[in-house]
Amino acid sequence: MDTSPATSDWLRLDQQICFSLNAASRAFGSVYRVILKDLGITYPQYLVMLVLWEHGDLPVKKLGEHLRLDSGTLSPLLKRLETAGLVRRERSARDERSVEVRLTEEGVALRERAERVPRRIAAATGFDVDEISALRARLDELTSALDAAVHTELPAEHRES
Amino acid sequence: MDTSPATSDWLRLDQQICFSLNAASRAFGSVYRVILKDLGITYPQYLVMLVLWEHGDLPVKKLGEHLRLDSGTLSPLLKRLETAGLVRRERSARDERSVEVRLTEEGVALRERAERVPRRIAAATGFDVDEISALRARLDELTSALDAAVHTELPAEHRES
DNA sequence: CACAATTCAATTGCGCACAACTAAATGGCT
DNA sequence: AGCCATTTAGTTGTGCGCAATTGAATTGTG
Repeated sequence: MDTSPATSDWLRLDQQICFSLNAASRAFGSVYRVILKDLGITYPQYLVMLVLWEHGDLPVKKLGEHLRLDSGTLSPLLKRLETAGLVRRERSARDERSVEVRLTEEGVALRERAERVPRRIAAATGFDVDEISALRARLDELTSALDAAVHTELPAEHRES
Repeated sequence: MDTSPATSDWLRLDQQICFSLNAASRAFGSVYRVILKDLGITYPQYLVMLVLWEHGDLPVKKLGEHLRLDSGTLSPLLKRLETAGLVRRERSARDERSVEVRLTEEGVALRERAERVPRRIAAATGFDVDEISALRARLDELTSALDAAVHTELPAEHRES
């Protein structure tokens, strides 16, 4: 058709970036799975703990904003963290819609054991701090561009079956 | 304790790279979700189709090697593609353990409609070809390093509860 | 040939991600 | 005050990813 030379090359290129991204993300998952086994939590649960350690107790909503996750993901995850004794959930007194997620003493205590995790991860990547920063910056650009694309270019064809 | 200066900075840095990776991967997912809606398949299903379009009919095993996925993921996914009429699964005659995944005519035909996808994705990223290649190369390095780490450094503590 | 080890796909079970929906509480508006 | 839109969590349903197990077929070895 009116497309550029080798159309099948495009089908390959495209796979490259997103597939590579995906593969890297899953490879990280494997490493975290092993390292976090000691702590008895999964990687997404670890992310929640990181946010709570950094910002203190937060309502589910705020937690979701930090992590780009909604209640459909967070509700069951937080329930598991509560079962594990790391977190408590209490309906806010001043706004009954909101649920405050609070660290228990065990949750706070876990931080100490978690502090060795980042270095082990960094070691596993074999990248130095600057390389990691550069890559991270690039990925964040990408994410921004993609987010923008979802909300601008694409809704053009919102109307269909 | 005996750790370096700002321990909590490490807890942040670490989140950066993997979280950024994760976020980018999910952002891609959103874009693909919208673009692939026309084709009636998900992104992982699209990846399977890409491999089949490029390499022709393949046993599940080979498919898994290309995609780094095992039968636990592929079996149900392929069943859905079969239900959608894009693929057939037939036990190999020469090795009854193996299942050949074959494109149906519809599966082959879908390729034409898929050929516009990569350009739309590329446009959504806002990156040019060189930038994408560079990033991809970096991510593949990272994946290799992480894979190696899982199989060398970590099995040291294979023995536990 | 017989038997053990390996290979391959499928299944089960768990957790995450996300869309769509529900239910309750809140805030704004008349 | 009364009503309605919005906000906030939770629930349901679907699909992916992975560990662990199962069962059948194949290969290797004595």
